[in-house]
Amino acid sequence: MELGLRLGEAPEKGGRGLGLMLGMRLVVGRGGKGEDEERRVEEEEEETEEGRGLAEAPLQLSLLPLLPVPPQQPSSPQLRLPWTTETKKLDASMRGFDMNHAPSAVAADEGASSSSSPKSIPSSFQMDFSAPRGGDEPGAGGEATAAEIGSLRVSDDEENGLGRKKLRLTKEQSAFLEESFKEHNTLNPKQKLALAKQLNLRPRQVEVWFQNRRARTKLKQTEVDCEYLRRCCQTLTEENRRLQKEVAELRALKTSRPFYMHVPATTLSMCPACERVASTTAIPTAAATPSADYRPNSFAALFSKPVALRSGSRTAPTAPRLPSPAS
DNA sequence: TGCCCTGGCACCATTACCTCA
DNA sequence: AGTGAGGTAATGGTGCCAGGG
Repeated sequence: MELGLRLGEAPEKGGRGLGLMLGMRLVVGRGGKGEDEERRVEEEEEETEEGRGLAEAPLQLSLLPLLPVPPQQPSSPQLRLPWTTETKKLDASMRGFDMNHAPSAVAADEGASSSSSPKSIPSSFQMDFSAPRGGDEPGAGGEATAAEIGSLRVSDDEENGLGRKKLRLTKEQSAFLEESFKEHNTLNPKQKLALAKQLNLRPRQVEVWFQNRRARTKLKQTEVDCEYLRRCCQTLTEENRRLQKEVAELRALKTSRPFYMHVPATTLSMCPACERVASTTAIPTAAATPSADYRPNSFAALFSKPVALRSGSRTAPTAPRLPSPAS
């Protein structure tokens, strides 16, 4: 039985940062109900890899199907991802749901963001929240009117640096950003600007949204990975327990049957070089193993070794790195 | 060609605001 | 009405990289 668990870096768009990659390899050299299922899982995973030479390919978890996927169509048909060829001018009504700032602010911010560090951008967006907001969700009835947008200004608190106000993106904005994120989880400056313009947000806000979105994705992925590892550990613990029990039974059998040569052909043997247990070895008969030092004690030596859960990083060759999709 | 500086960007940890039960 | 938890926008720090002097 051989197990490889590998936690490593996954290639990531742009080649920056760390992605979490989980690799698992479970090979049990004997028949068994539970392990058959495990092996089936492994084989199914390999089939999906479409012939990339995957004897050692790790099973990579993909979070995407597990993440809540918003409806495919943006809530506003006028919205198009800025980098698609069919980008259309934002409908005037689309601008209505914005609650952040006047379009002029966007233009001003574009200039600022292209010429200076994001850190130099004044903190947060600037609008007047001094009046109590009527609706919780601007997109759900609380949309900022043109008058409200026009009233946007730097609040006194903001100017004095006393606390920060926080906007909630409208459903439309969030949905559109989500769509964009599905296309690209990072943005180049052009995309960022286009998106900001289209959503009537500041480029910095778009940037922050993507940043937070990536963080959420990573967090979810980590949770999924942890859960998967936990289950793997659980399964393997049970399997190990079962095998230990079987070993004990075989030991008992051995003591009761001294003629070891009568052991069936499925006898386990160990490769002296790599110390791996294999079940495919020929029947250990005197003819097959004429060596004088072949002794029944070899089995005892074998069985004295606990069934090891090998670390994949030590024994299993590293799976080929996938080419970066960004390249 | 190597070094330094700067701008831009991404990631991370954290804060602070907002909503909801 | 008050409150705690959870979600998330926003901030500040840091490191990496590319381009220019």
